Amino acid sequence: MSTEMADPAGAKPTLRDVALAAGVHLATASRALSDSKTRPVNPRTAALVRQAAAKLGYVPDQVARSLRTHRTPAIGVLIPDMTNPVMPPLVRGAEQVLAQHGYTTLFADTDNDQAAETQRLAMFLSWRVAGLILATARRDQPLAPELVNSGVPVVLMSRKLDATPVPSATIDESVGIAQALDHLIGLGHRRIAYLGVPLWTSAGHERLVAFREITRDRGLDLPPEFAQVCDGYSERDGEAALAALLARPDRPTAVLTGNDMMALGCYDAIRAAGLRCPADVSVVGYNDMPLTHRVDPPLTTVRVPYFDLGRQAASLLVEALDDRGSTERSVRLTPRLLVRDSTAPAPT
Amino acid sequence: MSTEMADPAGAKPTLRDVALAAGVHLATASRALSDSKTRPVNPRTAALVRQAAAKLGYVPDQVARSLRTHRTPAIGVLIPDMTNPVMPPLVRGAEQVLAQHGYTTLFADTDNDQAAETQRLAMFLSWRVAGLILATARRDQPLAPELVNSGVPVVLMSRKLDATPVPSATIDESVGIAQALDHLIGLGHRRIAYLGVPLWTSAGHERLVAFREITRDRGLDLPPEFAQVCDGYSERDGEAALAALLARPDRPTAVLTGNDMMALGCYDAIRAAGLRCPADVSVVGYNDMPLTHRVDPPLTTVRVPYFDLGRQAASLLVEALDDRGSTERSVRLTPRLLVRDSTAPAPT
DNA sequence: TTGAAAGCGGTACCAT
DNA sequence: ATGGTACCGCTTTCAA
Repeated sequence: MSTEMADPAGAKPTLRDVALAAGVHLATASRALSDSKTRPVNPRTAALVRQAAAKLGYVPDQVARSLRTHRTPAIGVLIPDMTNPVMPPLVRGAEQVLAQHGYTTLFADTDNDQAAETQRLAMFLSWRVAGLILATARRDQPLAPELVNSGVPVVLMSRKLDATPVPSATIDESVGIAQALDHLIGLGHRRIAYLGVPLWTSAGHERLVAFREITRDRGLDLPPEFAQVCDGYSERDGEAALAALLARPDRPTAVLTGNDMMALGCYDAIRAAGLRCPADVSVVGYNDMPLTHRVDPPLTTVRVPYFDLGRQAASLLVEALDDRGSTERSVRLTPRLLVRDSTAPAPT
Repeated sequence: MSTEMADPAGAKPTLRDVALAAGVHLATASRALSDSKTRPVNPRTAALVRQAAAKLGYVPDQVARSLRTHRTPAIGVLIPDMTNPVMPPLVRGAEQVLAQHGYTTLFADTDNDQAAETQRLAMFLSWRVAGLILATARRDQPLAPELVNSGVPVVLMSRKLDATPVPSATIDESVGIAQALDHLIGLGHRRIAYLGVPLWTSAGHERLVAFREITRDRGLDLPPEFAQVCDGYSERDGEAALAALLARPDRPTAVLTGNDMMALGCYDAIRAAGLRCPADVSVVGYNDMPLTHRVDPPLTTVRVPYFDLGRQAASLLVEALDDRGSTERSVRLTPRLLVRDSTAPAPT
């Protein structure tokens, strides 16, 4: 009952249509539109075909192509929660280089939920993605079995696993912590506390370990409670943790936190204790999320190159996909302390 | 030269393998694994097949399925810039309901670049996406021709077009502006300025129009310069614009901005003019981006339900895809003023 | 250089 | 309820 229309919407022209219009064989049309390098095609014929394709508005069907070639130029990207301010630049960077290399980005926000992650992973695998970029990995949790024996190349973004060596793009947390600590020590602080983010990410774990190691290296003799891990990532978590520490007679004169939100919570705890930041207590955050330069006082924090990290993660994957022989390597970027006004010389 | 392996990585089992293992015909296996509603399948047989599929770790090939069915359960989402704080919740909301309905989200960040947008669009179209969600639309720019005669359903997210009626999920900007204005008027302000975001988005345009209409309605007699549009979206844009206004003898006692960054820039202009916010000049932002509650003073701003907007945009599209007869409708959500401390009674 | 034809992994129609 | 089979749109080997 449907009327046959020439050009308009309804039925997309196929390669067959193009070949017909150009007066050549289907196979010839295919070759003309693909890599002219590998397949010999008469330039005149090729021009004819391309012309016909343009006139018909031919768009090659990637689905058909993928089925035939067994290559799906698509990469799945799994994000735990886009609301986390570190994620957008990560995704942006990754998508940028993926697109640059002709890959389509399949995106999913798992909301930190295991079931959601499994479902999205199944979708991606069903699409026969060429690779996966995971920002959802947890230290102690090995890659899903269906993932490992799917044989799909995986790159971890901003995360690592404890046991399994999987290629990853991460930052050197110890550098960030060291810079923050040395800054504070340089200001005369000796009683420095660390309020960490939860340990189920490699970043959280490494920051805590780095804090312990470096304070020891620098000869700081800290009570064990000065290095602690909070239950969550929020202002309230930071506030509660610092409040307890400030109640001690040997209260810290400076505090370093695992993220910026917790640092801002520390502002509240300091104020609640009748103290001031930075005069009485210095605060250093982590991540340099947007607007931390506008809070009161502007937050000294560790800036992490998340956009680059996203680019690197994607590059790693693309590289592995191109070269068959590329040793699966990882990359590690360096953060940098951004000194603003939440840190000051230790009170005398 | 490759060894044939039973289960391990290398070659994925196909439906044929499953059928063989289950001792049934390929077609039967297909039916057993698909909707048992439409096709009659013996429960015992179905169980056998599913068992075999599970044992082999069979994952249906979505590519093959799409080629055959001409249905690609994937939706392309085009974002102008994930760095814009309104975008993450939008994308998160959209992906969530898309996944809920079995759609894979193809994601692209166009970096506000026309060429990038064209390239990504071509990719998506080549994948034969079932639909598109665009957060990149510009008021004055009609949908790309290749898009319109591709016949792919489109939903605009947080944006609209001037001329073409395209289904969209947006917010009622006039409500947001009205609430902000009435709040200020209620505080006794009469000289209220508006510093808008650029006009190439429908939101930017509607906010400006709403400001003009509502101030007229409320009987405010404002100099035309009191309603103006800035070149960009940054703190500096807001600062510069307000600085000029504050130099006037009839300077505004309150300012409403098109986004939060510009509002924060206004803080700077006010301070630079030797005035205080909110004592001398009240400021109202727009969007309620993260941390606006922590700046000094905490910003009064219009909170926009971006997460819901993303969900609605996706719902609209899914709906249109399911029902063939769904009138292509749009949805309009309502923002709400969040009163914090950057607004105070007008100075006497 | 081009034509012919097989077939990727499924689905769905037809017959049994 | 199940088996047989054409075919979706394209790439690629093989012949001509």
